[in-house]
Amino acid sequence: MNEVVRKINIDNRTIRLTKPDNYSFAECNKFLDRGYDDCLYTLEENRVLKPLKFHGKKTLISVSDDADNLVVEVLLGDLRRDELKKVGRFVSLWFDLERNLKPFYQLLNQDERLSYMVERYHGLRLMGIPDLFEAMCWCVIGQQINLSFAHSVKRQLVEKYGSYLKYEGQRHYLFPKPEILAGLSVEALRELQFSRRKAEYTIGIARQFAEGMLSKSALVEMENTEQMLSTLLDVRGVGPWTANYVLMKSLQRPDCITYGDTGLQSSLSALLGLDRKPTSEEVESFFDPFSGWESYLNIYLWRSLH
DNA sequence: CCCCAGGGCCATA
DNA sequence: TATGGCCATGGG
Repeated sequence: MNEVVRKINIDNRTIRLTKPDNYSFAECNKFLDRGYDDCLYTLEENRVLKPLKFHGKKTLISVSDDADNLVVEVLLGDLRRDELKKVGRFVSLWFDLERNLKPFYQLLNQDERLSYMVERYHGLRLMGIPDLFEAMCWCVIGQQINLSFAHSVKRQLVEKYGSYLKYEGQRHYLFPKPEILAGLSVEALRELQFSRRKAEYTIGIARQFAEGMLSKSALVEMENTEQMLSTLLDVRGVGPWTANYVLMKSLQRPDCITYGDTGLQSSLSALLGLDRKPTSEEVESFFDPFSGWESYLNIYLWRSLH
């Protein structure tokens, strides 16, 4: 699926990615603009700014759209043509442009409890976190705490240990490198309101990345989601929720369910008319008709919460 | 002051 | 194998 790179049109510092069918820039941006203080991108009127790094070279991009394209502009950094292609590839992953949603919408239409989603959330895609290390740290931070506090902890971490680019007087932060976090003490992270456990998990994960024990490229090589899950579950601090979340958001795996997720559970309780959390069997059977589209059902159920 | 947030580890039986 | 306590803190 991700082998195919979208048709892109590179013109100096501008990259145009043709919009796929069933795509809505506004719906995707609504996800980015849920009212949380995210430090890794900046929303403006009609565009999103994000800093990126490609083997040591930093750049700042803006993403907006016109009638037919996502329009990516390079605001900072001199990039060669092949590097511009990588920028296009990043945005394509970030907005999940390569996926054909038609089969998913056909499945939604077959369930009268869900068919309303096809129109109401039309064109919403799985907004990714392409950096696996960042995705895993974000999961650890977010475990069992409310999202606004999680964002506050992430910001403290990023502002203290990340790097940044300056553009029009504003700082645009990049997530800290594994090598930096790998060398920290538990106490250093506790100062940033990490719990002791989460500090240990984060440092442990950073060490595995720094030493090459864990990498996105190694996971991508694997045959199926099952193998990737079992690799991730061996990491301390990674349980079923984190492993599935990461595979969905960072590797674009289509068949993941964030078991244990409170948002997922409450949306299913409402749909099934329960006054309690659904059991894991009830979750399984609900997802059963959506084989190969579990990740998308998962994010559309999240979307239905607000 | 209570409960619970986009969980997971660890001690106990 | 299963169950319950614990963690950090802010918001409802």
